[in-house]
Amino acid sequence: MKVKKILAAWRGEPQCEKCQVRHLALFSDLAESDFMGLHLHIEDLEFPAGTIIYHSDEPGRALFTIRSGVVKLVQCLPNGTQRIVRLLRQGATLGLEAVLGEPYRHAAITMQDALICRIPATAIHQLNAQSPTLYTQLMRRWQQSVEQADEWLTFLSTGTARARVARLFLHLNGDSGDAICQLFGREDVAAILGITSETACRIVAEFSRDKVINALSSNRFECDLLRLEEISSN
Amino acid sequence: MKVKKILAAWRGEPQCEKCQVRHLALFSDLAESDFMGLHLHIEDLEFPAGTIIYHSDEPGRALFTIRSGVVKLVQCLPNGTQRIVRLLRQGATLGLEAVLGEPYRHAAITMQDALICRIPATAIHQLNAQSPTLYTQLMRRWQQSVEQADEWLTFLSTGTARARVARLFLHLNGDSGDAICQLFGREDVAAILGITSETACRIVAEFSRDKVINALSSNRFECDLLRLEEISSN
DNA sequence: CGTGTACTTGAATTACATCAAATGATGTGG
DNA sequence: CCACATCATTTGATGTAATTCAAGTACACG
Repeated sequence: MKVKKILAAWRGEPQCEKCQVRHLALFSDLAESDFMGLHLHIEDLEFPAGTIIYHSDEPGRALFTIRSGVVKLVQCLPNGTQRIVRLLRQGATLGLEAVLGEPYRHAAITMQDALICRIPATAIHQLNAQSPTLYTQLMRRWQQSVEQADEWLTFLSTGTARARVARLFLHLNGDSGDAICQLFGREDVAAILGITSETACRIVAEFSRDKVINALSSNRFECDLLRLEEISSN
Repeated sequence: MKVKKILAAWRGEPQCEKCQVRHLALFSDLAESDFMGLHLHIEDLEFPAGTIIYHSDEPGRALFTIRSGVVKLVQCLPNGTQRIVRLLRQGATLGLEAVLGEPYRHAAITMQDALICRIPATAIHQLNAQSPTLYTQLMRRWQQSVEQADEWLTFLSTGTARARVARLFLHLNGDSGDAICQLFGREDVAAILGITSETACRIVAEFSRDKVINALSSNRFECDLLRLEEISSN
């Protein structure tokens, strides 16, 4: 088995002022002047799919903002299997624990190639002295985490396997105009929904047969959102 | 069906300086002087069991600290049933959304008679101006919420029903010296674990038969923690 | 003392996990 | 470029666990 290169490529000092996702990100409130003169050591990194950004229990020295790609937060269960407890996308923040000086609580792994900014906890502390609204921004991030965690429980981990898979499609579709979903490997689907990969597989196949979803290419589906809605509430 | 009196009794202005649970609570960091001269309108309230402290989607005007008793946070599911997403005990804070000006995200209901302090969001904003460490305290609360939410998913909502019930006993026992657990109604147990009340009932009965637990009085059990540990990891 | 509510137990059914085997996709070395 | 190894996906057969529906019991309360 060949060991994959799992290191991130360094893309240079980021230009936060010009960041495409700045309006989504932590620093949306900060004035240009807040950045000036500070040696923040923020890094702009490129991660291949499957890279471990950090491990569970590792001391948290930095938090991360996603510029592109999808990241999963994984926790190990008492019996050895693992469960995906959250998915993070463009504009989301991970590793907030670091700001409080705590170790990371999950493993964070990229599911696709991703562009991610690494912000040392010390930078947050410095910036906070300049900008009193940063803490409010951070609290909003925490709130979003709680909200997503609760949704994960009630929406994706409750009810029959059929309903869960249907809700996963709806969740992935989000509020995009089209009805296209990019699914992942069955193993990951299973770890998200708390079912086995075989069950996940069977249900996806069943949806395909019943034309609730329509495979466009590998793991890309066009979805009948109305019927998914209906299935999701059984 | 008779409508119960669900209003809280007002117990007067609280004396935060002398509060038994102050070391657990939000204001543990604040100096005596921070309280002086502020008209904070904090209320000390007494809630009977089963009182709704706030509803889901209600505008959040205050947060609450639990001095005694247990509170459940409940969310309604698409199909109409409801799920308990968290249990809060002495020293815990609920309704943090209020600090951010957001509506409450759950219904909060007392499971026992409870003493609870109501702290208006405005008071937090005032105090924050005095004490810059308060926001850190608030962030820690958010972090605890996320942590508990993740534990709820991986620990109490994963695996067989037997394992979940076992883990619930362990969770309720916490790190108390004794091996005594105070359980709740089967309906609530079911809403916590994502199973039916019949299944919950059967498993509790089975544990009793197998002497893994021993009923002391109504819903009070002495537990064989070692065997519960073992069952919990199947 | 009757009535409503929660709890308990049983039997039938359904949903899911498990085990096993076949197929498909991907990458490697000859 | 092909043969082969490896890994993910798919499908089937079977057993088990949990839900559902139903009936009965215990208990609190007016």
